[in-house]
Amino acid sequence: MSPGDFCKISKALADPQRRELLEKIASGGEMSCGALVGCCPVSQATVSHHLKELVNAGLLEPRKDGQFRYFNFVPSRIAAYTAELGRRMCVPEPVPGPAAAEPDAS
Amino acid sequence: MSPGDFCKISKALADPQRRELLEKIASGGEMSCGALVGCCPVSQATVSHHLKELVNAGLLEPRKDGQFRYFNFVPSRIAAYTAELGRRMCVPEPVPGPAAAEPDAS
DNA sequence: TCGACATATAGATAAACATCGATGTAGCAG
DNA sequence: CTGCTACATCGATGTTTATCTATATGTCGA
Repeated sequence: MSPGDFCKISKALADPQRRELLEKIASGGEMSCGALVGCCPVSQATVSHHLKELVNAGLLEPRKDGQFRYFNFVPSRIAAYTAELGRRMCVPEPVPGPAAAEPDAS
Repeated sequence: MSPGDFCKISKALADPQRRELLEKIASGGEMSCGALVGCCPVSQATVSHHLKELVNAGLLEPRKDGQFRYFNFVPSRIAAYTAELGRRMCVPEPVPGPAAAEPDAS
């Protein structure tokens, strides 16, 4: 995972409103923009903006269906983030050899 | 972990310069402000500001020694953060790390 | 085609933030 | 006491960001 991606995800998680949107989708499954607007104290435009950021961070995946756009949570993205965090912060010397395994694409 | 703490940590990790400072201390062990200024492309005032934020997020602990102030990484704080992230996002965690499994009350 | 609905985008605004130079504060050495 | 070093704080500045209202785009039903 690139530093840019890591930064994007950290930023996406750093706003309380955006984090709550993500949590709602993570726990409630696929949701539309309108459904999220209905249970959040911010305007439709703001929800749309936050969803865009979450998609841009790779934490959500949009699915279009007629007039609606449904958003799905991407758990592997969170897993990759926490793994990268552990790699950056916990392991003092993770590179003993030339061909170390790097189990992620992105 | 309170939502406020979670937000503080996310924000602390979201700035690239601040994240690099944290990584340096995490991998290099206890470091002073001056040592960090010596290997970063920002001013002493900015480094001091970032260290304050990292301490405020609970990711660093300061130790005073004469004229110097040394900063120690707090791995359990990162562990608590990733645990909370998994809890909030309903993600099965890979494995509990070597530091702390469930430091619930922090 | 027309109108109603769902979502995205544009433009504006206020707040938060990263950064700097300058200065304040505290400890050490002479 | 005096000067030096290490660090924190102050005030300013440019940038990012969260939010809004208004409007545009796209889709469905009649």
